[in-house]
Amino acid sequence: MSTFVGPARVRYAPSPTGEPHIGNIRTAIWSWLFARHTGGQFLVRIEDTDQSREVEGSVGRILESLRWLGLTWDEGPDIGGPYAPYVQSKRLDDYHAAARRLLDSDNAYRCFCTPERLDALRKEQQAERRSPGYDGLCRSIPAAEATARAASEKFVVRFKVPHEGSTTVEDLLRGPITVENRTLDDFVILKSDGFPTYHLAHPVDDTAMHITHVTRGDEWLPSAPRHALIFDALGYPRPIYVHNAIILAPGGGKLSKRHGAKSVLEFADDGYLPDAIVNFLCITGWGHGDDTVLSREELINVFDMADLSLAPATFDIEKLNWMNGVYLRNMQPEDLVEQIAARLDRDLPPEVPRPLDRANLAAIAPLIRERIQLLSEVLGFVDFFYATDIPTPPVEQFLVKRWREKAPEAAAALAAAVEAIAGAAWSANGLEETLRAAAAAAGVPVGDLFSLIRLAVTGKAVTPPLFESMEIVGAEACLARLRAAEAALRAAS
RNA sequence: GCCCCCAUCGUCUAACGGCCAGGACGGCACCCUUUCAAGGUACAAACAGGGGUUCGAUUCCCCUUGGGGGCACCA
Repeated sequence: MSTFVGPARVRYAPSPTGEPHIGNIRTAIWSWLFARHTGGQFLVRIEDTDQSREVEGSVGRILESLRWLGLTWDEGPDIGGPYAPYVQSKRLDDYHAAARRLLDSDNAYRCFCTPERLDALRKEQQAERRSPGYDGLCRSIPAAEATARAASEKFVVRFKVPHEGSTTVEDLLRGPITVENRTLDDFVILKSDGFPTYHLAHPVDDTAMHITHVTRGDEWLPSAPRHALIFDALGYPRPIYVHNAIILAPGGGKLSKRHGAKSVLEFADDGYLPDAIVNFLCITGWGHGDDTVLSREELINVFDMADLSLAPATFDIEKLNWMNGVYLRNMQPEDLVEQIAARLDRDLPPEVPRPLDRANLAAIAPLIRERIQLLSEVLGFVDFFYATDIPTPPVEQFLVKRWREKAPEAAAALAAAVEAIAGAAWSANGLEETLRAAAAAAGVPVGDLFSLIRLAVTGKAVTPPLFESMEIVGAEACLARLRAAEAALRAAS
């Protein structure tokens, strides 16, 4: 439904203050899809104009997150591009030049107010229940005097917001947003340390990099008019703004660590698939008819920035989990084996010899693929395949339902099972056939017999299909475990 | 306090004035079944409230309520 037809240039511009979290990265996903949809470019730019907040290693983690998700970028801090550098701390000259122009055109002025004064001012305003904001004290300092003082005093540069009139910003999703200029104060554009604030860096860089669509969280909406004012004062054409709603925590309120505001890389650790994350995040806050499961290619085809939802969406972890399961089930068998292998390689205890046997995993994978939603659940389903010794579970675990208080009968049932399968051909089909017959002969419902066997062989009540599992475990181990269980039950009689 | 944004099932959404408001997750019931899943079928579940505009409003406008966000030498 978009009217935009040309190639879009969009950017993901994170601050290196940590790892991208799930809400933040959704904007990147949408931007990336939009770039690919329009045949344009997706770039990464690091916004490190606040040295004090910088976190060591963030840039690496940010790029790693994008890489893991498969969000390829065409220009960025690591690969450069026609408008390099893509790191704001390396573009200070550009910001200074812009500030200079704004100063010269009387759209900005130097402010010598100390942090102490600003602090006191704010407290006073709050006490009097007035809107906080700079009072414009330095606005009236004559230019010549300001220039002179600048040689020896610390100062910031503030934008001179017109006292009259209003400013209207066009948002792709909501149309015109108008704000009265008197509600805006003279905001800082250049800090005393010589670094720009976001308000200046954004117009300068997005213009220099020819960004067509500025995508960002809607917490920026209230300050969008400030940016428009700067674009205009600098004579820059304004970009198309796309302010998107944020993701909420399940109970409402901001998404926090408690509710899954985990970093992208943590989701990777938890066993989520990049495709599932991309698909899920894309459809939270956006929808496409009756479809929910959409491949990357389909998303690129049908995604349009103009269709984003305006209302904040709640993070639905249940749906994400379900979707991850869908992707696991739809995966090519050999790919699934590799995923499982990689997972077990790190989750299985060190005693298990590496590399893991791929043929063995190829037999196991189909048994668990319908049973897992997350790769992290794999271990719990397959660990018994790798254990050399499975201790017999406590007899109480056997003596449930039909077998409650019936240890001798349970022991007898196991004995009959052992007798039936010992020495027989060891295949899943053969085992099933034989054991069904054994259950019938003993007058025991198959389910009741099978659960005894399951517990004895795997040590668990919930497992992959029993006979296939027994085939993989092997005759020797199975028979030994069955006999051990039988003995334990007899001892308990 | 001032300013901005938003509002369809519990959750994510479809609908772009006009069929019984559709789909997905989750829920419930049944089927399948050696456990657990997966799969199949059925059911319950929403237009926040009040005014307008219109032949007709979920859809357009206003108000109320509710939710979110902003008002730094942070982004």
